[in-house]
Order: sequence, then C-alpha cells, then structure tokens
Amino acid sequence: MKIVTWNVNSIRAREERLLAWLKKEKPDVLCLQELKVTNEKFPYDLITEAGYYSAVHGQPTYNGVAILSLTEPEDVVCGIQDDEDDPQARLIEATVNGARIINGYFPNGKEVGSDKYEYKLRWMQRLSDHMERTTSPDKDVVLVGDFNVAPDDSDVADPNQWAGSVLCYPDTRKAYEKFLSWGFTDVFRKHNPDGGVHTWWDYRRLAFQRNNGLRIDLVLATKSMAERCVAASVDRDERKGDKPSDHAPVIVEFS
DNA sequence: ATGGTTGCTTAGCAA
Repeated sequence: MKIVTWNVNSIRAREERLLAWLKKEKPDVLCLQELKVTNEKFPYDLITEAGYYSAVHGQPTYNGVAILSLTEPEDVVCGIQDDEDDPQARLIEATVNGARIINGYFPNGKEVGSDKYEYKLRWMQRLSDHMERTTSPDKDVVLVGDFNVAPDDSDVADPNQWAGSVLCYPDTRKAYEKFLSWGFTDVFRKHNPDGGVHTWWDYRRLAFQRNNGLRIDLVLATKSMAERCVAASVDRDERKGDKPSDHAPVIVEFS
C-alpha cells in the first residue's frame, strides 16, 4: 500500500498537477493539506474521474485537508474530537484497507511567542490527547501531514538560519517528540537516516534553486505498520516547473 | 529588522 502526503497549497491552483501526478504515481492513499477550498467547491468530479474516493474537510480561504483513496474510506472523522471550538479545518482521518489514516495540517505558528505559536503548541497537545483517547499504539495507525516541524537539524539545509523559527524551536520539537514517545516511528527517517532530504522550500528568496529546504512533511507509523514499511522517498521533481506547490509529495510504501 | 513569492480575494492575511 502506497501512502502519500502532499501539501498542495490550494487544490484549485494545483488541479492539473494533482491529476497528472495521480495518474503517474497511482498511490493507494493521498493525504492533502492546504486545500484552501470549501467542501462545496471541492473538485469531487475530477477526483472521481481519476478513480479516487474523496473524504474532505474544507473551509474558505485557509487550511483544509482531504484523504483520497482507491478503496472507499471508512469511519471518516473531521477535526480533533474535544471541547475546544476550533473553526480551523486541520485534521481528517479515515480507515483505508484496515489502517487508520490520520492526516493533519499542523499550525505554522508564525513566530515564537505569538498567539499563533501558542495555538500551534496547544493544537499539537490536543492532537496528542486525541490519540490517547481514540486509538492505541498497538493498532495499525499512520499519522501523516504537514507537521510544520523539522524534527532535528539534519532535516534543515541551513540550521543556523532556521534556529529560532517556529519550525525548529525546542518547544516545537518537544511537542513533536510526544508523538514518538506515544508509539510512533518516523518511517521516512528509518529509510533515510542521514538526513539532508527536504520536503518544503519557501517560494521566497529562490529557496528551491538554492536548495534551502526543510523536511516538515512527515509520515509516522505505529510499530505494526513501521515493520511493514519497505520504502520512503520525496518526489522532488514535483517542486520544479510551472506553478508548483511549495511542498513536494512524500511517498511511503507498506508491504 | 526587513524582504522576498504565492494564493485567496480584491486589501490584507497567511505561509
């Protein structure tokens, strides 16, 4: 089973690329973030024509997540199931081929010390609590998405430049590591232990041309799934050419 | 400290 996570930065702006990529790669599951579209305006017909089901959690202008899959997604749940009244569409999960797929668009956090950063840390804690409540590490669970976290400096082309950023700050990494101690493995890391592979390059400052990237799009798996993980890669070519997303797809295969 | 670019929506926000 091939599972992919891809922050498309607006699904409507990326329609052509998305359909070409689906046709070429034929993933079993494609988790998308930053749809920037409402459920009403989601291009269901195009996805159906491409042979995929769509489970969608959208909102106007910002955020938005979806799970596309070749077989029908079951038990779809949108949003973190807790008491907080959160209008931001950042989480969707579904069971596909017996595995629980959890797809998150973690908050960026803007700047350390800002209200948005407080929200980022709170959202990550809420997701940790959600995992505790709704599933367990002895099940087949995969948590994927744009984490807006570079787990360590080997995931950052220029660690000095990014040291104080919300993607690398120690509190950010501490919040991320709670998912590992809960029972998740970073399966991309397992297959690329040396680091230096990136998934996001800022549109600004010619970051891609200068190879100034970070690995912030991640695939975490519970033990039973991690044991079946046979390959992991980044489709760096998808960041090239006309009108790319600023993120590249991360592809992980399970036997 | 600021700027650089992209997308949604059309002035300003978010990333």
